[in-house]
Amino acid sequence: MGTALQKTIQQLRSENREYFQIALSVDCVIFGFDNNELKVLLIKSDLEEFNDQWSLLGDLVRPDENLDNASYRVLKDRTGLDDVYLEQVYTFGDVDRHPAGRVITTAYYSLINIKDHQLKLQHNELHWHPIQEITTLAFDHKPILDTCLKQLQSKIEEHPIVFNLLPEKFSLRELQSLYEAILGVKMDRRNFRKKFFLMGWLVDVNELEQDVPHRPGKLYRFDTSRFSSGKATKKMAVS
Amino acid sequence: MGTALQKTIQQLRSENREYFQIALSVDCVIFGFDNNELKVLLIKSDLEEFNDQWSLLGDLVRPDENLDNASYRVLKDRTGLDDVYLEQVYTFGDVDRHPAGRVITTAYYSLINIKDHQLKLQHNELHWHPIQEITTLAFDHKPILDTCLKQLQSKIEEHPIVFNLLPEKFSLRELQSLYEAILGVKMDRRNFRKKFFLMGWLVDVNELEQDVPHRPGKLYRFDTSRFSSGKATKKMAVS
DNA sequence: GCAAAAGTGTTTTGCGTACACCCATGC
DNA sequence: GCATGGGTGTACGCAAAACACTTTTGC
Repeated sequence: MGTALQKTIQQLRSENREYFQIALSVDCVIFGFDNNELKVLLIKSDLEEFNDQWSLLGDLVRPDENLDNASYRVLKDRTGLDDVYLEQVYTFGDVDRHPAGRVITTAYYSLINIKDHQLKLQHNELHWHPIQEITTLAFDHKPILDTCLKQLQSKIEEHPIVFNLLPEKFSLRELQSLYEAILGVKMDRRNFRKKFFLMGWLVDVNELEQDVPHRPGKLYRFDTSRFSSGKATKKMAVS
Repeated sequence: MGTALQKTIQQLRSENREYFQIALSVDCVIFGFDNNELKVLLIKSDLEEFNDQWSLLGDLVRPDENLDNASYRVLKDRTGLDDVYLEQVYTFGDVDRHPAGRVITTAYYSLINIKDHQLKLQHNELHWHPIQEITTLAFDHKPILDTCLKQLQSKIEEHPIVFNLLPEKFSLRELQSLYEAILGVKMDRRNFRKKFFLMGWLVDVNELEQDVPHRPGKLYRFDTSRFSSGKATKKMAVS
């Protein structure tokens, strides 16, 4: 805020309520990876305007919580998970973006290992949707999703965050499929493996895949010890 | 917003005003380039809590304008300029970020050619500050500035937006000084020239610098015809 | 033994980087 | 003529990209 804000707010509070008819929400694009597809967790909209359309998970921001906390709360309430990877992307504030009134929303995306919380979805109208199959969503949630996906795509090029979408132990094939699913491209297997080993992000856990109808691959885990608080020590190009 | 928003908003409106005590603002980091330095346009804060501190230019968002419009309005009102380059960066929503109440702010940065509007600043308490010299600002404006600068740095690596900071015609020396000022690094002159010519962003206008105490350099302008709506047709690495 | 995916190296190419000398102009 | 920055080309190193065959396992 620039000049005379204190005065401005006090004036507004007493003189009219105009400025306080704006509500603020957060919307979470919750990404998961399953069956070699990138998926998003959606909920059935119960607004008449959007009957039978799917929408992102969101809620109004409470006066006593900051934006990040609001997103964490939405995730915790809906998936039961805390300790998830969460990143703010963009704030959407078009005047007519919400039919019920002026609601400005800040979009976050989140990366979740689907298998970690499959059990907790049963009593909700929640479903995982492959991003390829999502053509329309309630509100302006489709452009919000697109924006978050783009951000994710550019983020994984340099930062080791995709591991949040995978189980603790994974094969290089799974990791590559994940990159291919997010970026929408095919990659060369040998170059992919080479690059990841060079980066030193992976630790060989000396185990093999189980129950695969072909030669089992080795399993790896993400080397968390090389990264402080989930951030890469150096920028490294991935794809 | 996820489920039952209409109901939620109506409930909130009638039951209590709690959720409508959040105000929303925009704050603009207005960058300019002058004297081989990157500068930011700041205004003297008139809040007692921040006496004699500088702050970004911002204002509350009105109920009938979207976020981008609010930023444009702030810029127009303060600098007289419209048709400026503007980009949303991040939304800051900490509960205690503003002493006068709960105010969530969306940060934008803007790129301006300082010479275009020097005349319009006289009646305001506005000044251009070299970013190097800014150590503290009112509110949380210093981290906001830092965030915007980082975003700008990463943006110019791939997108031809710095031309908004330069006059229509400029020398390669000026362009390179600008990149160096934004990124905070020294660059090799020959490599810099080579890369820019390869990119094809520049058009030789067949003029030379005037009034320089040495051999005058050629002047160029940005080749707008190769870009639609200010965006690069391809991503190209700059530095 | 056959299907299916794992695992492995080399070559080529383009790009970034480092680096030094002559040129044009103003004073 | 001298100081100042303008203008130019080459060589090296690295990293990305292209590319094919052998190995292991389940059935």
